[in-house]
Amino acid sequence: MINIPKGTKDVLPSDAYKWQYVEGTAREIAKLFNLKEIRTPVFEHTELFQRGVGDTTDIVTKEMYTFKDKGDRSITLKPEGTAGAVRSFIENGMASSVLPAKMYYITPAFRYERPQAGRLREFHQFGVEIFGAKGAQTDAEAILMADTLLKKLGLNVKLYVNSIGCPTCRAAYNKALKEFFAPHLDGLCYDCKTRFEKNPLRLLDCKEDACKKINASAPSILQYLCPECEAHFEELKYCLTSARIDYEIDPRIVRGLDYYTRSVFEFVSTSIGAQGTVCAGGRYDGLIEELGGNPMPAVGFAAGIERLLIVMDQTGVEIPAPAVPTVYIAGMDADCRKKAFELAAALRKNGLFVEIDHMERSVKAQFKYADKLGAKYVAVIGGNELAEGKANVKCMATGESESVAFADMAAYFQHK
RNA sequence: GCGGGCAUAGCUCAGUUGGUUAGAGCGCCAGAUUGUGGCCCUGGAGGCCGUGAGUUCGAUUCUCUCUGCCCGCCCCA
Repeated sequence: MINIPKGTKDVLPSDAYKWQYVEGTAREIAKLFNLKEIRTPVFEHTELFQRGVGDTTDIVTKEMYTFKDKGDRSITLKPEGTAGAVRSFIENGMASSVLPAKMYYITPAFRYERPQAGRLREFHQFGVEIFGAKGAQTDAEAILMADTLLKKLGLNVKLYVNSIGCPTCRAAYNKALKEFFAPHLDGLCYDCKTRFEKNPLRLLDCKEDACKKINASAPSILQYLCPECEAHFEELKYCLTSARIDYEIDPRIVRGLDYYTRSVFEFVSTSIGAQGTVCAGGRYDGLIEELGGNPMPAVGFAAGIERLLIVMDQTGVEIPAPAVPTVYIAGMDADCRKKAFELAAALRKNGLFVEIDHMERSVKAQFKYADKLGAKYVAVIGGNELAEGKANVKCMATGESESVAFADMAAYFQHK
Protein backbone atom coordinates (compact mmCIF):
# COMPACT_ATOMS: atom_id res chain seq x y z
CA MET A 1 0.00 0.00 0.00
CA ILE A 2 1.47 3.30 -1.09
CA ASN A 3 -0.01 6.28 0.68
CA ILE A 4 -0.55 9.79 -0.49
CA PRO A 5 2.42 12.06 0.28
CA LYS A 6 2.29 14.14 3.44
CA GLY A 7 0.53 17.43 3.07
CA THR A 8 -1.38 16.51 -0.07
CA LYS A 9 -5.00 15.59 -0.59
CA ASP A 10 -7.12 13.85 -3.18
CA VAL A 11 -10.17 15.58 -4.50
CA LEU A 12 -12.51 12.63 -4.83
CA PRO A 13 -15.10 12.27 -7.61
CA SER A 14 -17.81 12.71 -5.02
CA ASP A 15 -16.40 16.08 -3.96
CA ALA A 16 -15.08 17.50 -7.20
CA TYR A 17 -18.25 19.48 -7.80
CA LYS A 18 -17.40 21.69 -4.86
CA TRP A 19 -14.10 22.61 -6.45
CA GLN A 20 -15.75 23.13 -9.78
CA TYR A 21 -18.25 25.45 -8.15
CA VAL A 22 -15.61 27.59 -6.49
CA GLU A 23 -13.41 27.64 -9.57
CA GLY A 24 -16.36 28.29 -11.84
CA THR A 25 -17.51 31.17 -9.66
CA ALA A 26 -14.00 32.60 -9.67
CA ARG A 27 -13.88 32.43 -13.47
CA GLU A 28 -17.26 34.11 -13.68
CA ILE A 29 -16.18 36.99 -11.48
CA ALA A 30 -12.92 37.29 -13.40
CA LYS A 31 -14.93 37.70 -16.55
CA LEU A 32 -17.00 40.50 -15.03
CA PHE A 33 -13.80 42.36 -14.35
CA ASN A 34 -12.35 41.70 -17.80
CA LEU A 35 -9.59 39.33 -16.76
CA LYS A 36 -8.18 36.70 -19.06
CA GLU A 37 -6.68 33.49 -17.79
CA ILE A 38 -2.94 32.89 -17.81
CA ARG A 39 -1.41 29.45 -17.35
CA THR A 40 2.23 29.25 -16.42
CA PRO A 41 4.32 26.17 -15.64
CA VAL A 42 4.11 24.40 -12.34
CA PHE A 43 7.90 24.66 -12.09
CA GLU A 44 10.27 27.50 -12.86
CA HIS A 45 13.94 28.26 -12.46
CA THR A 46 14.68 28.53 -8.76
CA GLU A 47 16.17 31.95 -9.28
CA LEU A 48 12.81 33.38 -10.28
CA PHE A 49 11.43 32.82 -6.81
CA GLN A 50 14.63 33.78 -5.04
CA ARG A 51 14.48 37.16 -6.71
CA GLY A 52 10.73 37.49 -6.97
CA VAL A 53 9.51 36.31 -3.61
CA GLY A 54 12.61 37.46 -1.77
CA ASP A 55 15.82 35.80 -0.70
CA THR A 56 15.23 36.26 2.98
CA THR A 57 11.60 35.22 3.14
CA ASP A 58 10.57 32.05 4.93
CA ILE A 59 9.10 30.76 1.70
CA VAL A 60 12.41 30.89 -0.11
CA THR A 61 14.72 30.00 2.73
CA LYS A 62 12.91 26.96 4.03
CA GLU A 63 9.74 26.07 2.22
CA MET A 64 10.51 25.56 -1.44
CA TYR A 65 10.39 22.29 -3.33
CA THR A 66 13.69 22.67 -5.15
CA PHE A 67 15.54 20.00 -7.09
CA LYS A 68 18.08 19.55 -9.84
CA ASP A 69 16.73 18.25 -13.12
CA LYS A 70 18.69 15.91 -15.36
CA GLY A 71 20.26 18.86 -17.12
CA ASP A 72 21.62 20.05 -13.77
CA ARG A 73 19.28 23.04 -13.69
CA SER A 74 17.89 24.15 -10.35
CA ILE A 75 14.14 23.87 -10.62
CA THR A 76 11.48 24.86 -8.08
CA LEU A 77 7.83 23.99 -7.86
CA LYS A 78 5.95 27.27 -7.72
CA PRO A 79 5.35 28.35 -4.11
CA GLU A 80 2.95 31.09 -5.23
CA GLY A 81 1.53 32.40 -8.46
CA THR A 82 2.74 35.95 -8.92
CA ALA A 83 6.36 35.33 -9.86
CA GLY A 84 5.46 33.07 -12.78
CA ALA A 85 2.86 35.49 -14.07
CA VAL A 86 5.34 38.35 -13.91
CA ARG A 87 8.02 36.27 -15.63
CA SER A 88 5.59 35.50 -18.42
CA PHE A 89 4.46 39.11 -18.66
CA ILE A 90 8.04 40.22 -19.20
CA GLU A 91 9.11 37.34 -21.40
CA ASN A 92 6.17 37.74 -23.75
CA GLY A 93 6.50 41.46 -24.08
CA MET A 94 3.08 42.11 -22.70
CA ALA A 95 4.24 45.53 -21.56
CA SER A 96 4.09 46.58 -25.20
CA SER A 97 0.57 45.40 -25.78
CA VAL A 98 -2.64 46.86 -24.45
CA LEU A 99 -2.45 47.97 -20.86
CA PRO A 100 -3.50 47.32 -18.26
CA ALA A 101 -2.88 43.61 -18.63
CA LYS A 102 -5.48 41.97 -16.41
CA MET A 103 -5.21 38.27 -15.80
CA TYR A 104 -6.09 35.49 -13.39
CA TYR A 105 -4.97 31.94 -12.73
CA ILE A 106 -6.05 28.87 -10.86
CA THR A 107 -3.00 26.89 -9.95
CA PRO A 108 -1.52 24.43 -7.51
CA ALA A 109 1.33 25.80 -5.41
CA PHE A 110 3.85 24.01 -3.23
CA ARG A 111 5.42 24.84 0.08
CA TYR A 112 7.24 22.44 2.36
CA GLU A 113 5.49 23.18 5.65
CA ARG A 114 4.07 21.36 8.60
CA PRO A 115 0.56 20.49 7.43
CA GLN A 116 -2.32 21.86 9.45
CA ALA A 117 -5.94 22.85 8.99
CA GLY A 118 -6.04 24.94 5.83
CA ARG A 119 -2.35 24.56 5.20
CA LEU A 120 -1.11 21.87 2.88
CA ARG A 121 2.12 21.25 1.02
CA GLU A 122 0.27 21.24 -2.24
CA PHE A 123 -2.48 23.82 -2.18
CA HIS A 124 -4.43 25.74 -4.75
CA GLN A 125 -4.84 29.40 -5.43
CA PHE A 126 -7.09 31.59 -7.45
CA GLY A 127 -4.92 34.58 -8.21
CA VAL A 128 -5.32 37.89 -9.99
CA GLU A 129 -2.68 40.21 -11.38
CA ILE A 130 -3.17 43.60 -12.98
CA PHE A 131 -0.12 45.08 -14.69
CA GLY A 132 0.46 48.63 -15.80
CA ALA A 133 -1.93 50.67 -13.67
CA LYS A 134 -0.54 52.71 -10.84
CA GLY A 135 -3.62 54.42 -9.42
CA ALA A 136 -5.28 53.35 -6.20
CA GLN A 137 -8.50 52.85 -8.10
CA THR A 138 -6.94 49.71 -9.52
CA ASP A 139 -6.02 48.48 -6.06
CA ALA A 140 -9.61 49.10 -5.07
CA GLU A 141 -10.82 47.19 -8.08
CA ALA A 142 -8.69 44.20 -7.10
CA ILE A 143 -10.14 44.35 -3.60
CA LEU A 144 -13.63 44.76 -5.00
CA MET A 145 -13.12 41.71 -7.15
CA ALA A 146 -11.96 39.63 -4.18
CA ASP A 147 -14.86 40.94 -2.14
CA THR A 148 -17.32 40.12 -4.90
CA LEU A 149 -16.01 36.59 -5.14
CA LEU A 150 -16.04 35.96 -1.41
CA LYS A 151 -19.56 37.30 -1.06
CA LYS A 152 -20.76 35.32 -4.03
CA LEU A 153 -19.38 32.21 -2.33
CA GLY A 154 -21.35 33.11 0.77
CA LEU A 155 -18.40 33.83 3.05
CA ASN A 156 -18.42 36.19 5.96
CA VAL A 157 -15.07 37.88 6.01
CA LYS A 158 -13.46 40.93 7.38
CA LEU A 159 -11.25 43.11 5.21
CA TYR A 160 -8.11 44.65 6.61
CA VAL A 161 -6.11 47.14 4.60
CA ASN A 162 -2.86 48.91 5.14
CA SER A 163 -0.17 50.73 3.25
CA ILE A 164 3.42 49.69 3.69
CA GLY A 165 4.65 52.57 1.56
CA CYS A 166 7.35 52.63 -1.05
CA PRO A 167 11.05 51.90 -0.52
CA THR A 168 11.64 55.54 0.39
CA CYS A 169 9.09 55.85 3.15
CA ARG A 170 9.77 52.34 4.34
CA ALA A 171 13.42 53.20 4.88
CA ALA A 172 12.38 56.08 7.08
CA TYR A 173 9.92 53.90 8.91
CA ASN A 174 12.42 51.10 9.43
CA LYS A 175 14.75 53.60 10.95
CA ALA A 176 12.03 54.86 13.26
CA LEU A 177 11.13 51.32 14.22
CA LYS A 178 14.69 50.51 15.09
CA GLU A 179 14.95 53.60 17.21
CA PHE A 180 11.75 52.64 18.96
CA PHE A 181 12.65 49.02 19.58
CA ALA A 182 16.32 49.47 20.43
CA PRO A 183 15.71 50.30 24.09
CA HIS A 184 13.29 47.34 24.39
CA LEU A 185 15.50 44.80 22.69
CA ASP A 186 16.02 42.72 25.81
CA GLY A 187 12.29 42.28 26.28
CA LEU A 188 11.70 40.88 22.81
CA CYS A 189 11.45 37.21 21.93
CA TYR A 190 14.27 35.40 20.19
CA ASP A 191 12.66 35.65 16.76
CA CYS A 192 12.07 39.33 17.14
CA LYS A 193 15.70 39.97 17.86
CA THR A 194 16.60 38.64 14.44
CA ARG A 195 13.65 40.48 12.94
CA PHE A 196 15.05 43.64 14.44
CA GLU A 197 18.17 43.15 12.35
CA LYS A 198 16.74 41.73 9.17
CA ASN A 199 13.22 43.04 8.74
CA PRO A 200 11.95 45.38 11.44
CA LEU A 201 8.53 45.53 9.77
CA ARG A 202 7.86 42.02 10.90
CA LEU A 203 8.31 42.98 14.55
CA LEU A 204 4.82 44.38 14.35
CA ASP A 205 2.94 41.16 13.87
CA CYS A 206 4.70 39.01 16.44
CA LYS A 207 2.20 36.97 18.45
CA GLU A 208 4.27 36.80 21.65
CA ASP A 209 2.56 38.61 24.49
CA ALA A 210 5.69 40.37 25.62
CA CYS A 211 6.39 41.64 22.12
CA LYS A 212 2.77 42.58 21.59
CA LYS A 213 2.89 44.75 24.68
CA ILE A 214 5.96 46.55 23.47
CA ASN A 215 4.91 47.04 19.91
CA ALA A 216 1.47 48.27 20.92
CA SER A 217 3.00 51.69 21.29
CA ALA A 218 5.31 51.40 18.29
CA PRO A 219 5.04 54.08 15.66
CA SER A 220 2.67 53.34 12.82
CA ILE A 221 3.84 53.06 9.25
CA LEU A 222 1.01 55.36 8.32
CA GLN A 223 2.75 58.24 10.05
CA TYR A 224 5.79 57.74 7.88
CA LEU A 225 4.25 57.52 4.43
CA CYS A 226 5.67 59.94 1.92
CA PRO A 227 3.17 62.41 0.42
CA GLU A 228 2.71 60.30 -2.72
CA CYS A 229 2.08 57.09 -0.79
CA GLU A 230 -0.22 58.86 1.57
CA ALA A 231 -2.26 60.29 -1.29
CA HIS A 232 -2.40 56.86 -2.83
CA PHE A 233 -3.68 55.35 0.39
CA GLU A 234 -6.25 58.13 0.78
CA GLU A 235 -7.51 57.45 -2.71
CA LEU A 236 -7.76 53.76 -1.96
CA LYS A 237 -9.88 54.42 1.09
CA TYR A 238 -12.07 56.79 -0.90
CA CYS A 239 -12.60 54.17 -3.62
CA LEU A 240 -13.42 51.43 -1.14
CA THR A 241 -15.98 53.64 0.51
CA SER A 242 -17.52 54.60 -2.80
CA ALA A 243 -17.77 50.92 -3.72
CA ARG A 244 -19.45 50.34 -0.33
CA ILE A 245 -16.83 47.93 0.87
CA ASP A 246 -16.39 47.71 4.63
CA TYR A 247 -12.82 47.68 5.76
CA GLU A 248 -10.66 48.24 8.74
CA ILE A 249 -7.25 49.80 8.67
CA ASP A 250 -4.72 47.57 10.34
CA PRO A 251 -1.29 49.18 10.40
CA ARG A 252 0.17 45.88 11.57
CA ILE A 253 -0.43 44.07 8.32
CA VAL A 254 2.93 43.43 6.74
CA ARG A 255 3.27 40.72 4.19
CA GLY A 256 5.72 37.89 4.18
CA LEU A 257 6.67 38.35 0.56
CA ASP A 258 9.20 41.03 -0.21
CA TYR A 259 7.56 42.35 -3.32
CA TYR A 260 4.70 44.30 -1.82
CA THR A 261 4.59 48.11 -1.91
CA ARG A 262 1.90 50.55 -0.82
CA SER A 263 -1.48 48.81 -0.54
CA VAL A 264 -1.70 45.47 1.21
CA PHE A 265 -4.86 43.75 2.30
CA GLU A 266 -6.22 40.58 3.84
CA PHE A 267 -9.64 39.04 3.96
CA VAL A 268 -9.96 37.06 7.17
CA SER A 269 -12.65 34.62 8.15
CA THR A 270 -13.43 34.20 11.78
CA SER A 271 -14.99 30.78 11.38
CA ILE A 272 -11.80 28.85 10.70
CA GLY A 273 -8.99 28.17 13.17
CA ALA A 274 -5.59 29.72 12.83
CA GLN A 275 -5.45 29.83 9.06
CA GLY A 276 -8.20 32.41 8.78
CA THR A 277 -6.69 34.43 5.98
CA VAL A 278 -8.67 33.33 3.02
CA CYS A 279 -7.49 35.86 0.49
CA ALA A 280 -4.67 38.40 0.51
CA GLY A 281 -2.69 40.61 -1.77
CA GLY A 282 -1.46 44.05 -2.52
CA ARG A 283 0.51 46.27 -4.83
CA TYR A 284 3.98 45.33 -6.03
CA ASP A 285 5.30 48.20 -8.08
CA GLY A 286 8.93 47.10 -7.91
CA LEU A 287 8.65 43.46 -8.82
CA ILE A 288 8.62 43.64 -12.60
CA GLU A 289 11.78 45.67 -12.66
CA GLU A 290 13.30 43.38 -10.05
CA LEU A 291 12.71 40.48 -12.41
CA GLY A 292 14.29 42.22 -15.37
CA GLY A 293 11.41 44.06 -17.00
CA ASN A 294 10.98 47.77 -17.50
CA PRO A 295 9.53 49.42 -14.43
CA MET A 296 5.82 48.82 -14.32
CA PRO A 297 3.30 49.10 -11.52
CA ALA A 298 1.14 46.11 -10.63
CA VAL A 299 -1.36 44.90 -8.09
CA GLY A 300 -2.82 41.50 -7.33
CA PHE A 301 -4.14 39.02 -4.82
CA ALA A 302 -4.54 35.33 -4.26
CA ALA A 303 -7.24 33.29 -2.56
CA GLY A 304 -6.58 29.84 -1.11
CA ILE A 305 -9.13 27.47 -2.57
CA GLU A 306 -8.82 24.88 0.21
CA ARG A 307 -9.40 27.58 2.79
CA LEU A 308 -12.42 28.89 0.94
CA LEU A 309 -13.86 25.39 0.89
CA ILE A 310 -13.17 24.82 4.58
CA VAL A 311 -14.89 28.02 5.57
CA MET A 312 -17.83 27.30 3.28
CA ASP A 313 -18.13 23.85 4.76
CA GLN A 314 -17.98 25.05 8.35
CA THR A 315 -20.49 27.77 7.85
CA GLY A 316 -22.89 25.55 5.96
CA VAL A 317 -22.77 27.39 2.67
CA GLU A 318 -24.80 25.37 0.21
CA ILE A 319 -23.05 24.41 -2.96
CA PRO A 320 -25.36 23.57 -5.84
CA ALA A 321 -25.56 19.80 -6.19
CA PRO A 322 -24.10 18.22 -9.29
CA ALA A 323 -26.39 17.41 -12.20
CA VAL A 324 -28.34 14.16 -12.08
CA PRO A 325 -29.18 11.83 -14.99
CA THR A 326 -32.36 12.73 -16.79
CA VAL A 327 -33.02 9.11 -17.47
CA TYR A 328 -31.70 5.73 -16.43
CA ILE A 329 -32.44 2.99 -18.92
CA ALA A 330 -32.92 -0.36 -17.22
CA GLY A 331 -32.73 -3.60 -19.15
CA MET A 332 -34.14 -6.86 -17.83
CA ASP A 333 -31.93 -9.32 -19.63
CA ALA A 334 -28.93 -9.35 -21.95
CA ASP A 335 -30.92 -8.44 -25.06
CA CYS A 336 -32.72 -5.65 -23.29
CA ARG A 337 -29.44 -4.29 -21.98
CA LYS A 338 -28.14 -4.21 -25.53
CA LYS A 339 -31.14 -2.12 -26.50
CA ALA A 340 -30.56 0.09 -23.46
CA PHE A 341 -26.99 0.65 -24.56
CA GLU A 342 -28.10 1.52 -28.07
CA LEU A 343 -30.77 3.94 -26.84
CA ALA A 344 -28.39 5.57 -24.39
CA ALA A 345 -25.92 6.22 -27.19
CA ALA A 346 -28.65 7.83 -29.28
CA LEU A 347 -29.96 9.97 -26.43
CA ARG A 348 -26.49 11.16 -25.50
CA LYS A 349 -26.02 12.33 -29.08
CA ASN A 350 -28.94 14.60 -28.33
CA GLY A 351 -27.12 15.96 -25.32
CA LEU A 352 -29.08 14.06 -22.72
CA PHE A 353 -27.59 12.88 -19.44
CA VAL A 354 -28.25 9.15 -19.53
CA GLU A 355 -27.04 6.20 -17.49
CA ILE A 356 -27.45 2.47 -17.95
CA ASP A 357 -26.53 -0.71 -16.10
CA HIS A 358 -22.91 -1.82 -16.15
CA MET A 359 -23.11 -4.42 -13.41
CA GLU A 360 -25.67 -6.86 -14.81
CA ARG A 361 -27.97 -6.15 -11.95
CA SER A 362 -31.58 -7.16 -11.48
CA VAL A 363 -34.26 -4.66 -12.42
CA LYS A 364 -34.87 -4.02 -8.76
CA ALA A 365 -31.24 -3.34 -8.13
CA GLN A 366 -31.13 -1.10 -11.16
CA PHE A 367 -33.97 0.94 -9.71
CA LYS A 368 -32.12 1.27 -6.45
CA TYR A 369 -29.04 2.36 -8.31
CA ALA A 370 -31.01 4.83 -10.44
CA ASP A 371 -32.51 6.21 -7.24
CA LYS A 372 -29.09 6.64 -5.70
CA LEU A 373 -27.93 8.52 -8.76
CA GLY A 374 -30.98 10.73 -8.46
CA ALA A 375 -32.15 9.90 -11.98
CA LYS A 376 -35.35 11.76 -12.81
CA TYR A 377 -36.78 8.97 -14.94
CA VAL A 378 -36.21 5.27 -15.30
CA ALA A 379 -37.02 3.71 -18.66
CA VAL A 380 -37.57 -0.01 -18.26
CA ILE A 381 -37.05 -2.38 -21.16
CA GLY A 382 -38.26 -5.97 -20.73
CA GLY A 383 -39.21 -8.60 -23.25
CA ASN A 384 -42.61 -7.01 -23.92
CA GLU A 385 -41.18 -3.55 -24.43
CA LEU A 386 -38.50 -4.88 -26.71
CA ALA A 387 -41.13 -6.57 -28.85
CA GLU A 388 -43.33 -3.46 -28.97
CA GLY A 389 -40.51 -1.01 -29.53
CA LYS A 390 -41.46 1.01 -26.45
CA ALA A 391 -40.03 1.58 -23.02
CA ASN A 392 -41.97 1.84 -19.81
CA VAL A 393 -40.91 5.24 -18.47
CA LYS A 394 -41.38 5.87 -14.78
CA CYS A 395 -41.10 9.28 -13.21
CA MET A 396 -39.16 8.71 -10.01
CA ALA A 397 -40.66 11.66 -8.20
CA THR A 398 -44.31 10.85 -8.80
CA GLY A 399 -44.08 7.12 -9.35
CA GLU A 400 -46.21 7.37 -12.47
CA SER A 401 -45.38 5.42 -15.61
CA GLU A 402 -46.16 5.74 -19.27
CA SER A 403 -45.13 4.05 -22.49
CA VAL A 404 -42.73 5.86 -24.77
CA ALA A 405 -41.67 4.55 -28.18
CA PHE A 406 -37.92 4.11 -28.54
CA ALA A 407 -37.97 6.45 -31.52
CA ASP A 408 -39.68 9.20 -29.50
CA MET A 409 -37.46 9.04 -26.44
CA ALA A 410 -35.02 11.77 -27.44
CA ALA A 411 -37.84 14.22 -27.99
CA TYR A 412 -39.66 13.03 -24.86
CA PHE A 413 -36.71 13.71 -22.55
CA GLN A 414 -35.41 16.78 -24.31
CA HIS A 415 -37.19 19.19 -21.99
CA LYS A 416 -37.56 17.08 -18.89
C1' G B 1 11.78 23.87 13.00
C1' C B 2 8.99 23.74 18.20
C1' G B 3 4.76 22.00 21.42
C1' G B 4 0.11 18.97 22.49
C1' G B 5 -3.42 15.01 21.12
C1' C B 6 -4.82 10.67 18.41
C1' A B 7 -4.15 5.86 15.41
C1' U B 8 -9.76 -0.49 15.86
C1' A B 9 -14.32 -2.10 9.13
C1' G B 10 -14.92 2.34 3.28
C1' C B 11 -16.80 6.47 7.11
C1' U B 12 -17.99 7.97 12.51
C1' C B 13 -16.67 5.51 16.80
C1' A B 14 -17.42 1.64 21.00
C1' G B 15 -14.54 -2.27 23.43
C1' U B 16 -11.20 -5.72 25.88
C1' U B 17 -9.13 -4.10 34.40
C1' G B 18 -3.93 -8.56 29.18
C1' G B 19 -7.20 -14.53 27.82
C1' U B 20 -10.10 -18.88 22.36
C1' U B 21 -14.56 -16.80 16.89
C1' A B 22 -13.08 -7.95 17.90
C1' G B 23 -18.50 -4.86 17.91
C1' A B 24 -22.33 -0.84 16.65
C1' G B 25 -24.29 2.91 13.44
C1' C B 26 -23.83 4.67 8.52
C1' G B 27 -22.31 3.03 3.67
C1' C B 28 -21.87 -1.24 0.19
C1' C B 29 -24.04 -6.10 -1.75
C1' A B 30 -28.19 -9.40 -1.59
C1' G B 31 -33.07 -11.25 -0.02
C1' A B 32 -38.23 -10.37 1.50
C1' U B 33 -43.86 -12.72 -4.91
C1' U B 34 -37.07 -14.41 -10.22
C1' G B 35 -40.78 -7.00 -14.17
C1' U B 36 -39.95 -1.63 -10.54
C1' G B 37 -36.64 2.87 -6.19
C1' G B 38 -37.09 5.64 -1.39
C1' C B 39 -39.19 3.61 4.65
C1' C B 40 -39.02 -0.93 7.55
C1' C B 41 -37.22 -6.04 8.21
C1' U B 42 -33.51 -10.15 7.32
C1' G B 43 -28.87 -11.79 5.75
C1' G B 44 -23.82 -11.06 3.65
C1' A B 45 -19.07 -9.10 2.39
C1' G B 46 -15.42 -6.17 4.61
C1' G B 47 -10.36 -5.51 10.13
C1' C B 48 -2.67 -9.19 10.55
C1' C B 49 -7.03 -3.46 16.12
C1' G B 50 -0.93 1.98 12.00
C1' U B 51 4.79 -0.12 12.00
C1' G B 52 8.87 -2.48 14.58
C1' A B 53 10.58 -4.11 19.14
C1' G B 54 10.03 -5.10 24.51
C1' U B 55 7.42 -7.06 29.05
C1' U B 56 4.33 -11.66 29.48
C1' C B 57 2.48 -18.41 29.31
C1' G B 58 -0.41 -15.03 26.21
C1' A B 59 -0.63 -8.06 23.68
C1' U B 60 -5.60 -4.96 19.72
C1' U B 61 -5.12 -3.81 25.28
C1' C B 62 0.94 -2.29 29.07
C1' U B 63 6.16 0.21 27.71
C1' C B 64 9.40 2.24 24.00
C1' U B 65 10.58 3.35 18.71
C1' C B 66 9.10 4.77 14.04
C1' U B 67 5.39 6.44 10.69
C1' G B 68 0.93 8.82 9.75
C1' C B 69 -3.10 12.06 10.96
C1' C B 70 -5.22 16.16 13.80
C1' C B 71 -4.54 20.80 16.64
C1' G B 72 -1.49 25.03 18.12
C1' C B 73 3.24 28.06 17.33
C1' C B 74 6.20 29.92 13.31
C1' C B 75 4.88 31.35 8.39
C1' C B 76 1.32 31.95 4.79
C1' A B 77 -3.41 31.49 0.77
